[in-house]
Amino acid sequence: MVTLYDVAKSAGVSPKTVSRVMNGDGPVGKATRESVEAAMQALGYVPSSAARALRSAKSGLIGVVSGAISYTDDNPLLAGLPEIYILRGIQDVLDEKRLTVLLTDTGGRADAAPRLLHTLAQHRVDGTIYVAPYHQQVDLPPPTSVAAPLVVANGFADDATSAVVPDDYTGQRALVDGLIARGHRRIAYLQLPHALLATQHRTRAYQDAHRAAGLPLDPALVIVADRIDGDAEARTATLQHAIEALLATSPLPTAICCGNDRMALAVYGMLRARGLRIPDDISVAGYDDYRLISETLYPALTTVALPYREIGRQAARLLTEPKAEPRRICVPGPVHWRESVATIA
Amino acid sequence: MVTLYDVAKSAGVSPKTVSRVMNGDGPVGKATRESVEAAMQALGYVPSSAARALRSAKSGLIGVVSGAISYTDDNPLLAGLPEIYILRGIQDVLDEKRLTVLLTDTGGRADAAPRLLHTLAQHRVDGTIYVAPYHQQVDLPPPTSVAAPLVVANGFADDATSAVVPDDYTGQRALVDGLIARGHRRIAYLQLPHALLATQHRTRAYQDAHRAAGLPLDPALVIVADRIDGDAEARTATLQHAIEALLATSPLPTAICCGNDRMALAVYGMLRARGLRIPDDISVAGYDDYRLISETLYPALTTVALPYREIGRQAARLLTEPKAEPRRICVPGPVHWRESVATIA
DNA sequence: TCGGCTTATGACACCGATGTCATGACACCG
DNA sequence: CGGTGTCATGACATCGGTGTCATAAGCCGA
Repeated sequence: MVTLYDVAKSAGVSPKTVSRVMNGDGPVGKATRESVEAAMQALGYVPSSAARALRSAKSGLIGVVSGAISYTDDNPLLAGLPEIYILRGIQDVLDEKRLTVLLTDTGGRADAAPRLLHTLAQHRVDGTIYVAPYHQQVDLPPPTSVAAPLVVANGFADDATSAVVPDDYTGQRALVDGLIARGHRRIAYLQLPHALLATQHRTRAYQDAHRAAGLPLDPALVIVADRIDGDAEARTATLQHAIEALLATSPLPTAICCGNDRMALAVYGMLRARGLRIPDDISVAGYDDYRLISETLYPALTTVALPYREIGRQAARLLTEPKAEPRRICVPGPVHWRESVATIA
Repeated sequence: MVTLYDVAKSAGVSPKTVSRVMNGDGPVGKATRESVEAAMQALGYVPSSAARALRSAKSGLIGVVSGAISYTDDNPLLAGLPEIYILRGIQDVLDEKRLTVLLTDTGGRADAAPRLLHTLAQHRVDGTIYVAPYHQQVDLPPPTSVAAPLVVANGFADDATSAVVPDDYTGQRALVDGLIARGHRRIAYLQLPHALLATQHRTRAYQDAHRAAGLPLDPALVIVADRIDGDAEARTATLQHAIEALLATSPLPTAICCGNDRMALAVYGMLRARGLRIPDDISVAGYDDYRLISETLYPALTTVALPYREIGRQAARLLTEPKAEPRRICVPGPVHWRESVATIA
């Protein structure tokens, strides 16, 4: 490997001068600079960040702990994509700051985190972003000797740890407000399991929207329609029952809010199997703006975007532009109104 | 930061002995080992991989160059998930070998690759995996001074570079063979754009399957039904035309193979809008086994799995268990037969 | 009993950068 | 003309580990 010493020798200067050329600290004569740059070019010199990190205690690495990649396989409730977008957002910011992502994966087991943080510590990351698979409170291992700052994305830990989470309340509220504004009065809500924080926030938003509009809340219209455990078949059955219960109410709801786009996709099929047209007979909305589904479905699906990329960006900024005190940021996502929702005259 | 010297002092031994305890080279007395381990524990010592890398020229890092994360947004033809699964496969193997992924992203622009490889070189990665967004030939920058071995996953470069690609031919062939075995005689094929290598391989497989069964090839049944450029609307229109053309043939096809699951999803909607039942009136198959779609669709979609995770594994193995000569590995994926395909009596 | 071998350990240089301090050459100012 | 900055550059120590070699103790067989 070509080292800085080789460059120095080739350019006929001292190693320190080469260092100055690279880092721009200290003054360097024009002629010297040019000969050094020529030598670097000619030799194909690539500086060693290991050596640099050793001396300067800055690795230029940001550790990311994620379960995304694993969850895609194992936990069908989670699409896996969220963390991908979050990762993209992180990279957006880190690219500008010339930092590189050191990626570690929990393999779906949260108890792998201590090991991963230890690995990151070995590499002396300048900071760590812990990406939660979905909006939740996460248990972090005690901040042992790992002094590097830590931010949680898509979840939160404790008051001492900065975090960035999606604003589930605002998203669902905007959706239901919009449905009401479009003339809907009986709006069903097929919830994800209550265990999810997102469900709690969104349910509150659903209720508040009704109250704000002076509409009654019919408990028959709010049904849990998915489950965390169980295979695809069991989950389909759960949804099936929910739809049947819904279609047994009277008068029928004019709109159905689904816990996510995946559920909306299944709902399309089930409603059609019963001869209902979307949106003529009944409107359908999702959540996530999982574009692969929302844009491809016919008619295209109205849904609330989850601002994952922005969550990643915010998390990276929080980490690299350290403020005095820990912060918690709530990022709202817009509603994408598409053809699956009709306006009632 | 606690260093190895602190541990040595605390345990009353020389630094080298601490090193030996950690790495297991050279003999260490039982009592000595225990006191060193106790000291490491007590002080919360975390070795510096920078220092280690500097001395031993092994960083314990594997660089990954990917466009996945970006493509998810920009190129709607690609789901973005492929690289996620590939990444997961890579991690499967690297975890065992105690290697860590240094992740860099092209941001969707292939010309970013040289810069990324330079970054990886700075970190002295022990090897690099270049993940192509879809099965294609990629242009790699000249292997300058970056001597670390390189493997391409989900694509290939030149004969001097090891690569792992999906076996598109075998997958499509198994699907069409299976359809024929189930009594289908008029099988339509809605292709992805011809520019994709996958399309070329799969088309050949479609044709070979017909020839092998002694079935005629009707050109009216093979239609390009997607496009690389254009927005969601334009792509829907392209598909719409293809479906119309298909339904104008006589006799009607009894099965439709779609270029991917996303297309199949749209096809479901279009066929139903025309009053056709799946699979009673017509069978539908996809490609990718994008489970979010294939398992959620009603009826569940028959599709060919793309073995992304295995591709990642193979690539990582190729990289970390270096063979003498470069290799190209072709990984087949199984057909998942689900309810969207009927057997014709 | 002594040479030779193994085991356990330490001294020291070195990997490739950068921080600190020193030095020589000018330019400027009074 | 001497004092004092600024500019350009180099010498040298240092970051935290590991490779090499030396050394001392213990054990064995001849």
